[in-house]
Amino acid sequence: MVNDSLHGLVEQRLRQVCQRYTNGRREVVELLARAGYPVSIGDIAELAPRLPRSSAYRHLVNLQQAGVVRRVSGNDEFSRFELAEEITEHHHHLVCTHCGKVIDVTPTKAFEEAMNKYLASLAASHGFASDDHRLDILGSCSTCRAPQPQL
Amino acid sequence: MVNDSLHGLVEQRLRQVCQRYTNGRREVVELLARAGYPVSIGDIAELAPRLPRSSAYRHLVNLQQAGVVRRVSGNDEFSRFELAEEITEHHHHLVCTHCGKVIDVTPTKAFEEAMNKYLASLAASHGFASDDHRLDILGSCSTCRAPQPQL
DNA sequence: TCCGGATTGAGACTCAGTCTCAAAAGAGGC
DNA sequence: GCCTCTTTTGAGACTGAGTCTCAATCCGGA
Repeated sequence: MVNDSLHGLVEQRLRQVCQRYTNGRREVVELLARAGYPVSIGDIAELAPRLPRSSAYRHLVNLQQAGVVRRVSGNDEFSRFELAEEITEHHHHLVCTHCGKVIDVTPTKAFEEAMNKYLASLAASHGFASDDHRLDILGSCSTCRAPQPQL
Repeated sequence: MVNDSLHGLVEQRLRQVCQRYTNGRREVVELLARAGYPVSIGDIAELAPRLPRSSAYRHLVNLQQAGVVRRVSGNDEFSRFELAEEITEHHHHLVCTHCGKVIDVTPTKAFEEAMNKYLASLAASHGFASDDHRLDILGSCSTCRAPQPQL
């Protein structure tokens, strides 16, 4: 999952905006790639305790500018970060409204195509040009449903 | 738009959780209904300058507990609030990635049904029970596109 | 090796959002 | 109307995510 082509791609993207691919940035990218789900700043502090908070935020901002990382808003008040879809692949999120857990899910191509087509016309009817979409499925994960099987 | 049936419904909902429909809460509900788009705490401070911030937040929490209001996360870091869909109607958001503007859009019934069906099975395949979904269309509004017609 | 610009760490700062507590407002009984 | 008890409200202190600043460090090129 965390392979060389990922790092090559990230480095290239950073170079395009005149930035180096330093150890700190590499650490953040590896962490995001390994996690495989949108991580909060708390997760980062836990997974990379030696990385100062100010540096973590700065790396995330830089990587966002380079189009490598995107910010995701969950169900709670704080933001989470994940690798951009151009780096991984287009996906949506399953959000547990009880524990806040977020899981990535990849939709079928057919569904995406139908949705894109529909959304473009919906947007156009309101004077919008649609570039992208963001779809979150809200529900309860298996762990949170376990104690009450009849939810 | 801001009619008596709305207030009746809200009062009923509040009563169900043993709370009164006071002037402060009424003010917040009217403000949300009049706005017609998800408002941030900054918008509230602007639209109801006499309402203390702590009270505004408390009202929003109470109204959320009563199922009258829901929290929406936009493209930026802070939360926005809108009347719950049970009060208004199910809708999605057109989000302008340039100016942050959010517009409500109502999808067709056919589209919603197809999507719900698909999302339920997608969620189930990951052990989730899906209750609801949240779909934002990201793009650029007519105003932001105006200076560069070839976007 | 030296220089200049990019990057980093530490910590102060900002401000959205929460919490506390005393004052005010309501509901109900007399 | 008056008293009592509970709920609501306003003011402001507090918390913590996220930003900003600045001096120290790193790195590429000459």
